[in-house]
Amino acid sequence: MANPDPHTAHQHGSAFDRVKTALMTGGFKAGSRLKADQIKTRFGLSASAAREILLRLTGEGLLHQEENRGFHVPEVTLQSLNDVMQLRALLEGACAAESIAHGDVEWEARLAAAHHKLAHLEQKMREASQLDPFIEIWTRTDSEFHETLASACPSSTLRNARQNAHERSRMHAICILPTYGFRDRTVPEHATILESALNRDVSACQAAITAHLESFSLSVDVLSPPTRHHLKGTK
Amino acid sequence: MANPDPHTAHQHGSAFDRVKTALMTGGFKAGSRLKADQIKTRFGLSASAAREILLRLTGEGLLHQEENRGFHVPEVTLQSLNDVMQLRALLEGACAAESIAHGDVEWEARLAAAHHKLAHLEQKMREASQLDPFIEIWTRTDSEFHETLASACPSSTLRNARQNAHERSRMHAICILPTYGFRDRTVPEHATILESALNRDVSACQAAITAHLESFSLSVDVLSPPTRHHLKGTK
DNA sequence: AATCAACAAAGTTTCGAAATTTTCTTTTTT
DNA sequence: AAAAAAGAAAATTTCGAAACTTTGTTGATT
Repeated sequence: MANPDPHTAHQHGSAFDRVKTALMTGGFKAGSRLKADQIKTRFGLSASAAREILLRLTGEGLLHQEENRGFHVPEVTLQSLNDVMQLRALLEGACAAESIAHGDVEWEARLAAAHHKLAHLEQKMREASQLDPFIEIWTRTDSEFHETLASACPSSTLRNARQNAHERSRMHAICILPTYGFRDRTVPEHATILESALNRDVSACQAAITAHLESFSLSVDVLSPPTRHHLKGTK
Repeated sequence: MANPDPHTAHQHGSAFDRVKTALMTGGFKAGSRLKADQIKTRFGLSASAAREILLRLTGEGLLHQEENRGFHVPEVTLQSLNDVMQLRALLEGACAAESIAHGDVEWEARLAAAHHKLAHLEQKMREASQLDPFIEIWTRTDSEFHETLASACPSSTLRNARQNAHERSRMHAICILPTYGFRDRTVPEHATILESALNRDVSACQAAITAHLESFSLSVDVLSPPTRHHLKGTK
């Protein structure tokens, strides 16, 4: 079977994961139409396999569909960024509260470990001149930290909702944020989240999470007010 | 084109809506396997059309899928009921807070109207001996009330998440709750929600919502402790 | 008699093409 | 020349069948 796109096609994981990863790492322009043929040839899939993947991603809220007009990458605006961040803050906060209530020392240790890795990486990023080479690994490490924070929440329903909101927020960040969401202030923000979680201080932890996520929206506001060249994708 | 199941096939709406409605009104046993052939013949669809619908419903969290083992109606347990209700309370509460912050008099009027219809219906239900004939209309009216409550929330992201959680909670209620979720205490609970919303009292409103949704779980606990005959669907 | 392997049946997924709808281009009319 | 209509091209959706996987049954072996 042919792999027409050597850059993406020979990676591990299912075809679904490969397309999702491409989407989450900015492989498609925001607002752009996602032609089935495009997917077909780029990932070496048949028409129906491609369609099935697009349907799945639509179900997760990572794509939109218009009847008889195919699939779109959602338009990203300051408004939609705020909305997604607000939802994510709500769910991250609820998961954190549950984790704090139910997590044992094992959880604390895993959280401390995840933060240590993240802090180490972010320290290097502060000192580096070019951020781009770090973005992919940082995205993963940041996700792991937040996932670990939520991991002691007993409700898988809540954890899954959080995970989904996180993915959607990441897609937005990739599209609209200058350095994909990393800034110097990210370092102390993560530290505050860790500290309050280990102190079992629910409201402090939720406040820290909200502050962390709201600061994303602000960084758009300041650096590039009305429209960005990223935004007008299609034509 | 043939419509093999006259009971469901000639209804309005897309095939997707028809299947979804069947799912939400208890047309399939919880935990049961959802064979594609079954859907195919019952709704007069081709194999791929049926599959597409099942994929969509899976994306909304209304079905589960196991690789090469098809689609299942999610297992309903006291645990999962609690989880879904907790998520729903969180999202209903957040939407209500936003509505209270942003809703105008028009919103208040629509909310009062929706509650009036609901209260009228619920009063009749309290006096009736048989609840079953009311369930379908009550389900719709209850949904409309909660949707109206959320309707002044400016974030469609948040509103959609709420709507989805509501649908999932309804599917659980249909499966596990004796009278599908209606009890005498439902009447004052809805009244309290309305009152606190109109008073623009966010924390009272959220408390009322939480109390309303938590009372569902309790009604399972009391009436049928460990296992119910509904639960073991497949064999 | 119980265990295991081979076989058969049922069910799920994948495929490539036909049918439908939308979109773009060209032609005709005012 | 602009607007409307007709036609062509492109893209999306739908379809029925082939390929593959799981599940259930029968028969052979210890």
